[in-house]
Amino acid sequence: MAPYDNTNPASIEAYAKKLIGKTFKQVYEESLDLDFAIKDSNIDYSNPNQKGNLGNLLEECYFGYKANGEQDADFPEAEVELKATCFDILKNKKLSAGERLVLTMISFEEPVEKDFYQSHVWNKCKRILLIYYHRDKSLAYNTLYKIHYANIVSPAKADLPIIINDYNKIIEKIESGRAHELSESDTLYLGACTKGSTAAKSWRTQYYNPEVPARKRAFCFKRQYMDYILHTYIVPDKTTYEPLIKDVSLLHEKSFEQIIEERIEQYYGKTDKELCTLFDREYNNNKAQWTDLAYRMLGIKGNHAEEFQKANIVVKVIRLEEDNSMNESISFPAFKFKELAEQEWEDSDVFEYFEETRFFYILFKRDGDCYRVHKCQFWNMPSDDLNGTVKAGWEQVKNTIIDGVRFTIKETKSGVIVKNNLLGKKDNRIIHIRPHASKAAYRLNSGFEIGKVDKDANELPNGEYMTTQSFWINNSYILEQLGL
DNA sequence: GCATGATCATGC
DNA sequence: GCATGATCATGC
Repeated sequence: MAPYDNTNPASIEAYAKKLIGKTFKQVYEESLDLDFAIKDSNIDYSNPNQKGNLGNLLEECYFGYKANGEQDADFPEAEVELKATCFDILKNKKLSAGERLVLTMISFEEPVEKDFYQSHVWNKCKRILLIYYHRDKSLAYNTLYKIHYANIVSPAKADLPIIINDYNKIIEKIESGRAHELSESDTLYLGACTKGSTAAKSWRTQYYNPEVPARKRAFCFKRQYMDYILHTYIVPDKTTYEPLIKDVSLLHEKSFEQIIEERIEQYYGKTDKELCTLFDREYNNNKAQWTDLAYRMLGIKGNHAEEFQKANIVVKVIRLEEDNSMNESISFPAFKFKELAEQEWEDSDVFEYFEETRFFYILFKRDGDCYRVHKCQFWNMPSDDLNGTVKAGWEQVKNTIIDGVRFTIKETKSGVIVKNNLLGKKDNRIIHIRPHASKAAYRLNSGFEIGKVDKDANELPNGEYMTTQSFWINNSYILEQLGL
């Protein structure tokens, strides 16, 4: 018998805490002398590069029960689920949750469970024994990762209405035969993440729509939600989270998104100058001003809205002209040519960004020399667009980079301009490529060189250097999506 | 007027 | 100093 009471959460947690300071390799080696450890496993725990098996290793070698894929909790009598998960240490020394927490597979092949509290998800998340290890990528083997924390956590009462709403949103999509259109960015804390490759074996038949297969997915807590758990319950620190909704009972009447949209609606028609007076803020043309006003309308002083951070919601402020046009497209983080050339669509930065990020657009519209609050909308990219048009554009960029970007150098009055054949705005309905650096910089095989290539450029597969670029969302697409 | 290349500004 | 968001400027 293992030395803990598997019917008692406190006993399980106390035993788990004895893992702190050990590496997975140590746990395995010590288990060789333990009579209760599982010896006849079909997994070889002596292999130093355990991929998804670090959790199984703890279950079998340390807790002494057979790892299984059942949708019941791991310690059914104590209603505790064991999850091994990782954190990274960022350059600024802060901890960061390494991955989303996968709770349980979503079954598309049978009727949905409508009551959250009767669902497998609730079984798997009501009491989670979180075993946090440091994913130190400088180590040669995964089994050398060290365990730092072991805590039982439950979703906070304040988070449950949002999690339940997320659950309902996901099962409603499945029930209406649209499981193939699910995206992790559809919801706030509880997500439907992809699971497995895009290969045929990772697709499932839909009970509610047998004609259209859907990619395998699992319920998960989003990475950003895990970040909140890490910084709040596991290693409390000074990370700032300002709640938007202080009175949780509001969430029993309306959804989070309704409440937030109504907050902005109160200000529709107000000018930026009026808002500055209202919020006692100096009016200037500082471009951060409108974003700042957006947060003030939402009721917080800084820009660390708790629910937005936990749900990975990005606030975007757009200023429209009087004819509802929008002068600029929106840029996204810069990328490295050689990295993109080696990625596949499913694990590309672009795919992950739009699959996981939800947006909250706040629109101001020009009226003479000021802007009035005009509209607001939550949005995430529809999966058809992401896996159709955006994927095609991304593939085109990848191919151009691999084939070799073609450059045309033009002398103009104001200096030299270097043109290229990467994806332009006319080439794709949704995205295009533009430079993203402080200065232009090139070093081409033709001998042409300009600017600081180590600072403002990065290398192409053929050894040439080109000004660092990023993806942009076409303004025309944004206007279309916002119904303007 | 728009598309595209170039650059600025700010916060950490 | 860099990452990121935002905007400028010119030629077609």
